[in-house]
Amino acid sequence: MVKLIRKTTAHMVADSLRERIMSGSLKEGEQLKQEAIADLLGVSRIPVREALRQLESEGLVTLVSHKGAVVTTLETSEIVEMFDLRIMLECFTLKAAIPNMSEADFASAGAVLDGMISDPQIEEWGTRNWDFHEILYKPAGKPATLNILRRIHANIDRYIRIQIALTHGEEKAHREHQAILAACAACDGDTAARLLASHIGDVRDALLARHTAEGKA
Amino acid sequence: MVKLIRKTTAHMVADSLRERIMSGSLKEGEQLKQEAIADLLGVSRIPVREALRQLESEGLVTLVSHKGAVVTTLETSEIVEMFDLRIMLECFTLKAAIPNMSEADFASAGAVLDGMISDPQIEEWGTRNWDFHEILYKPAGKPATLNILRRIHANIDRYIRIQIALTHGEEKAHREHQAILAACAACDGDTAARLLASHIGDVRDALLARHTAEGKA
DNA sequence: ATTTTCAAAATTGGATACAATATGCATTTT
DNA sequence: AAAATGCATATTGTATCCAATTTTGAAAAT
Repeated sequence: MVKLIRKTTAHMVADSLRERIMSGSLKEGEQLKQEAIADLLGVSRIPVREALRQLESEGLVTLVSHKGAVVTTLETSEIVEMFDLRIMLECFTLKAAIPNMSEADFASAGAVLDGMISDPQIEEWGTRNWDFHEILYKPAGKPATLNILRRIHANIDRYIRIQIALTHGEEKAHREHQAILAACAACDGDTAARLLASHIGDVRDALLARHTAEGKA
Repeated sequence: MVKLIRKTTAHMVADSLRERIMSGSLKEGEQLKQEAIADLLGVSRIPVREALRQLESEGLVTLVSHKGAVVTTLETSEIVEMFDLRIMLECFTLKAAIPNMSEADFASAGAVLDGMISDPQIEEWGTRNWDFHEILYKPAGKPATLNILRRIHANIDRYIRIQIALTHGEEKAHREHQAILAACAACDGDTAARLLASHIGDVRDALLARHTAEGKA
């Protein structure tokens, strides 16, 4: 028997908005009017409001009573902070995962990498990038940590995409992904963690340099 | 002019439910019926639903479509995982905070400790315990990290309270708090972090031992 | 020209009403 | 008796309606 998951309208609205915020289709600071969203998706405002509240908890939108919702704007320092959290948590999680990795994990991670290089769409790139990372962390058996990482990623993915797109960083990222995967396959946790740290840290540094040059907060 | 914050009903409902979940007044696995909550608080179901969605994002309740909400039950392994996350993140944050601490921080941290010992109510103890910790982390200037820590704490606070109550751990915790504060005042980050790690780790170990003895998952 | 005032419009917040789904129990069927 | 069916009830999900608040813009005052 197939257990079919009955998605609620509020869920679909949340997914739709989240996808558009993470992809950058909805830009930071942009106002989210309940009725406009409701009309656009053909639903009433009730599920929209529930979705907005959920997205607020996820950090993607900022709600102010009686004023409305806007796409959250992160300061550069907060983005950097989240990159640093990623380095700490993902290196730790990766090390814990490596001893539990199976051939199936290597295979699916490799398949995601192949898909990223063969189908170079920047919209897909963001989600696939995270898919790759998550495949490597799942064997650690740390669901709470993975939840936190997902949330962090949801908040900074749009900034990563911009950075990768501006610097054409796909090739560099791809080489680093392959190196990380190779180290995992070789059961070399220290190397994998070191590579991962610079993989994340390099994007952070480039983004920080650009924001500083642009005079952002 | 005082900028008075207009709290929305949904906010109040969320605060009320969160407080009752964290304090243990609502126990894990307990069903949360929208109408019952709405009647109890004298509001309609709409703000209750929004509050439940927010609490779901915070991890405190679990929603299933068309079935309803229950207070989230954490497995022991997840609780342990969150304690380990706390050790990693709080030690890191404390070290970053110590160079920025002021006399005012030491004073308010000390005041919270005094309050905890002079007014030994276990309900108050939980929130004050976290107040103390948060005062020490705030000077680090890491709001995203602090948000994550708040969320983790919201999830495991009820288990900490039970553990402290069962083992009469208030005195031990108090001594450890004082030692941590002293190390902070001495600008000794390594010692402070070491003390903090065992302060958190000891509760984790005791809780794990008890759960293992009780045959919990 | 600039600022202030104030009323109309737009928007959000909340309550009621209705629809969809799940649950429990009695009845039927084998 | 056990399982299956179907109806009644309870509960959740969504839409519509009304109230409260904010925003806007035009008129008035300085």
